[in-house]
Amino acid sequence: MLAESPVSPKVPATILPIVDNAKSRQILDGARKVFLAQGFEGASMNDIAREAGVSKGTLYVYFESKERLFSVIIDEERAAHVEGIFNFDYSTADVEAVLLHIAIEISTFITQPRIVSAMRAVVGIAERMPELGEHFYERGPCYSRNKLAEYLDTRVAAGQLDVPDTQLAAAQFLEMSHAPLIKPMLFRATKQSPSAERIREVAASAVRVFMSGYGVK
Amino acid sequence: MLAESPVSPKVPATILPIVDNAKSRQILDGARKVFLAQGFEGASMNDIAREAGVSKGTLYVYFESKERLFSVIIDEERAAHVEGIFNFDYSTADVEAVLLHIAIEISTFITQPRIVSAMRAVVGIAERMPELGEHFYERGPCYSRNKLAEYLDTRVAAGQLDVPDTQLAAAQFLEMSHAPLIKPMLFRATKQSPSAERIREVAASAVRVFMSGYGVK
Amino acid sequence: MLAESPVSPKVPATILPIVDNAKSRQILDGARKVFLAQGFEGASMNDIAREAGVSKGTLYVYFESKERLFSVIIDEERAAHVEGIFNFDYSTADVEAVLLHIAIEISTFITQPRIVSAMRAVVGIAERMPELGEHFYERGPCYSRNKLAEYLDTRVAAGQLDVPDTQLAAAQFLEMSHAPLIKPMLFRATKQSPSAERIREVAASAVRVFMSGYGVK
Amino acid sequence: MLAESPVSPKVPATILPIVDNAKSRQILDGARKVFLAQGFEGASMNDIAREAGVSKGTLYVYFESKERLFSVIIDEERAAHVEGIFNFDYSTADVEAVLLHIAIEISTFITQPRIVSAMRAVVGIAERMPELGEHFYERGPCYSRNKLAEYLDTRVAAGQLDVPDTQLAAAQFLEMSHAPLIKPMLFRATKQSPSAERIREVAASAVRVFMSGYGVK
DNA sequence: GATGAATGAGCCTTCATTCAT
DNA sequence: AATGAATGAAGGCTCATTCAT
Repeated sequence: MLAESPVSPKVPATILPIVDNAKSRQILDGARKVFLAQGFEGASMNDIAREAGVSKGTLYVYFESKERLFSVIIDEERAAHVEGIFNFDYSTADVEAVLLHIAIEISTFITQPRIVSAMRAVVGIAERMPELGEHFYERGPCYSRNKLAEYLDTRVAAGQLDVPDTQLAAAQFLEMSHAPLIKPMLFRATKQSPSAERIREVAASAVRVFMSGYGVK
Repeated sequence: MLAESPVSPKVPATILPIVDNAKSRQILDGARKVFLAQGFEGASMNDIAREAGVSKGTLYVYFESKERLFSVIIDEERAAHVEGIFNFDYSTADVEAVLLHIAIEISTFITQPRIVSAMRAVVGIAERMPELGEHFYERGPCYSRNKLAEYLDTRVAAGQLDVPDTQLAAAQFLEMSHAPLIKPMLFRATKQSPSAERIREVAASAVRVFMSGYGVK
Repeated sequence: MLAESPVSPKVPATILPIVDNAKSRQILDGARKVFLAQGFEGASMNDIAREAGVSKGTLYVYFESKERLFSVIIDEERAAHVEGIFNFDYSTADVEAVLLHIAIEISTFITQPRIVSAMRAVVGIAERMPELGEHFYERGPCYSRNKLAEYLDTRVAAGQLDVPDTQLAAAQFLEMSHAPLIKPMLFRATKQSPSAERIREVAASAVRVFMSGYGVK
Repeated sequence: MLAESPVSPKVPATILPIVDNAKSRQILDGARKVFLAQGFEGASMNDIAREAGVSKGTLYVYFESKERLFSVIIDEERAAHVEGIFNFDYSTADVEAVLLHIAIEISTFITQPRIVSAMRAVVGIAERMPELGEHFYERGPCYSRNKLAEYLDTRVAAGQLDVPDTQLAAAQFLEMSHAPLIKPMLFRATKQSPSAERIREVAASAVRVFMSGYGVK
């Protein structure tokens, strides 16, 4: 979370927390379990208190409301979501290898049950807590796309790719990579994360199509 | 909805309703407003009754429970979602034109606020009503993908395309076409549907990339 | 029911009905089933209408309220309860035989599931509908006791019995005969009516004890 | 209640409560008033909360449901019902004196308005909560009968009585003693408990008849 | 700081009753 | 006479939040 601060310094006060001592962690861990399993409305502060092993009153010592607690949880999930992925080596010359790596990483991450649950929870509450949804989107999916677009820019500059709109191209690549995998999970048509093999297949196909469309012949 | 009958005629009794008289419509219209605006859990039967202009008791004369009412609303939205799209002319020789048409149609449909709200509501409740989510997915997004895959199969047979996995290719095409547009709406990062021009741009790009990847040279 | 009128002519208007045509019977038959199975509060007018095969509105054409309908049902059960029993031959000289007959008759009647259900329903509602309970008691159990007491009076007059308080003696006899059998049923400790054999045993024992206490040596 | 422990130590967890602090007592006292006055179905948790002087929510902090609260109330009444009675001196040689004492004690207890109300409430709900009825019966009336039967066994063994079936004889004696008194109260034909004098009369008569039937000449 | 008892508004649902047809 | 659509009050219960300790 701290790592991102430079990228976007004006975080709305209602989104990021300060407290982070032991008790606070204890609460967050309990709350995460409950929120991700039940969604925002399905979760009760009672359940959370029980799961965290603290009293209901203590919840309110550390977090001013249920919504605030939820926001913090979600933001942590989003951060984890983003952190793990874009730490690849920009300097690698082999574009296809980089893209394949990214596609596999992102799909593997994003299809974890807890990430899917988080997305479901955010989407489900977005109508009533639009700021939360917006924050999650902009610093989650949107951030990933921006990072990829930046990378594509470097490859265009290097003459390795021919991409008129790198933002759009990045989105196309990411969606081809993971959307076919995560969509049935979002709708609960399956509980199972896809196999590593399946992830690799879909990723490889995405790379192939992407390179046909944007590779320099 | 009729268009689907051949594909999967045995709709589970718990999903599709029979009643469809005037009062029932009045309730459905009120309920749609409330459910799509607030989600399943956020909506209260009180609000729905008020919005529909009937008493709370009357709600239960027509729909046995809140869940049932929600299911009906969602299924109607899903049906609308699907109906409008796949009525194009299979026989057209110009694959690119067909794909462009499909991409525009589907994106235009799917980015309507009410469709986005329905998707949000379904995703949000999918953890607790998995059958609803599964039904929506299979007869909504999944159905569209199947129809497109069928079309691709005909083009492969006609030697116009070279597609190793038409299901995957169909998913890739559809996601490239609409995911970049609907995603920010799903997370409430924007309330605005994209402009027709933007839809056309994204669609055209999707067609271009798709044809590069799968067109026969 | 008519047969009793001479005994207690001032029946409160709220207890006895007038109507008795076909539709009314149809309703009463449905209502009996539901009331005896569910008790007053457990029964719903909806269930009754369904069971009777008429509309809910029709119920109110024939019976002004749920309470009224219940009263009528209960009174019919009470009447049945009483009618069947005291039609023995007063002139029989054999007191023991008469008592045995009475004990068996009354126990057989009173331990029928529907009669037990009726008693449960009446007792259960007596706090809130005291008139109903009182009426049931006075024309049911109390009436039986009076009839038996009258008989005992004749036997005392005939010098066959020596009973200082025939009302009390009648109550003692009746209770010895049926209370041990009906009590577990009332509390739902058993659903089974006692066997004919068991009824006979208990009756015989009651007669024996009674005659020891009140027989002329 | 303690007195019973040796007889049946494994009380089902669903029947006996643990909590017994001040607030819990306050709630129980309020609930008792309402339940005994209105019966299970007639009572509303709203009324109970008002009567107990706590909020509705507090009710559910201490008792998980209306049924549970009712069970506890009823079990307390039953315990009171049983406790007071069978603490007589088994060793007394004078059988008649012991029986008279028992008859008076039990009738005095059982004709208290609150005990009658409890019985009415239990009988009234027995159809829908059979376990409650069964528990009440077996540890209330049934328990008393067993205790008396045990005593009769000792007197038979001592040659003071000649009783072929002590269980039946015990039931006969108890019913003769109290049934004529409690029956009109159960049906609400009277609200008044019988006078001490009347209780004594009925008890004396029961003893007389019982001894005629079972005493050793 | 931490508790957990207490709250009261709100939830979904049921139901006896009414009334226009 | 008979209907069945419609009602609105009331039911049991949950829950986020507060506050005295």
